[in-house]
Amino acid sequence: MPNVTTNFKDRTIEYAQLLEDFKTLLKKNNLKFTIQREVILETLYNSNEHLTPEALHHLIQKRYPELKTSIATVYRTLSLLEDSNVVTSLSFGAQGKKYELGAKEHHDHLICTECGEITEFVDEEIEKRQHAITDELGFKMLDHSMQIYGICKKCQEKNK
Amino acid sequence: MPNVTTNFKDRTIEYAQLLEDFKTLLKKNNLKFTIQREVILETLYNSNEHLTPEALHHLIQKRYPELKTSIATVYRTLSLLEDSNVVTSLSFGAQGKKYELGAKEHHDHLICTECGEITEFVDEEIEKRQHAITDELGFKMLDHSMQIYGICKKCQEKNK
DNA sequence: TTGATTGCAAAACATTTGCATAACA
DNA sequence: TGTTATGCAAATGTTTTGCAATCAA
Repeated sequence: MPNVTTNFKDRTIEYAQLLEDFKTLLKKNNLKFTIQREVILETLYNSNEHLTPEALHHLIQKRYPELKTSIATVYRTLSLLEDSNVVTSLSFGAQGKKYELGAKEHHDHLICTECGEITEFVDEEIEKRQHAITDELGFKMLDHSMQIYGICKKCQEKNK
Repeated sequence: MPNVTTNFKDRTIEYAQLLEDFKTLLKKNNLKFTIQREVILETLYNSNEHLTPEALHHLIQKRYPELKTSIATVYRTLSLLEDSNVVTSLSFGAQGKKYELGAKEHHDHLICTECGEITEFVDEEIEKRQHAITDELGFKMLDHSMQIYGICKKCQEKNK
């Protein structure tokens, strides 16, 4: 089977654009543009990772020690961003959620259970099958997520 | 595209067999067979649903009012069963996990965000693609899960 | 009898919320 | 100036843990 449809993705959107969109979004909803909100968006953008609210909060405290940003504000802003589809979250059971910028195209996740690294990919064939399945059942698909768990190449080599 | 590979699954394993396996498992690990552990396994088996620990606890209290089973024991037993691959869990973010018997064959999930109903399915084409993707990356797949979120047929009709 | 298991209550986390103060528009 | 947002601390909800009592082997 030739691999013609699987892509391992890179981010493409620029920060200036993202910030612009965010400001527009806030204005449209009569919300205010605050330094905390900007810092949260910016930190999320510059960390190419999936972050827990707590990890994000720590990062912000390290990067902007003079700014007192509370964990409550991080949670509130993440909810706001998620409701607006600016970020999406991945669930990991009782250990909570991890957030990532959702401005990228839709993608699924490969998760290494050893080092925690997350690789993103999109496979068109899988996307097509998902639509076929929901169509058949009369199910109105709103979203979907797929995770593949295992050991990444690096960790396999480390273990030898 | 003809649908030749998608199956909506039913359970096939028998309880007697499951119980037998569970007892063997306990013995092998020097663990004891208790009435609480049996009741948890049995309730999980007889409820064809994905249950939260709390829901499972409630069900048990209703079905066995004379037996005092604590929520702590439910959590402890679910961990034990999950570690032993007797049950698997589905994560729903901060709302915690739902557990189901994992003795059934592997399957994915269709989740209605309106009524919470979960439908299981397996699609061979998707399974094949998953293997193709991990093979290409040298990633050793241990497990995978896929969830499709949306509105089920019933809820769509209810909303009209 | 001995060691594992249980129930209970307290502890540990993650997340949310009320409220007075501070900051945007 | 008038809201909205923030930080703080308290509240909530879920899961885990310590410990004395109980139970299985």
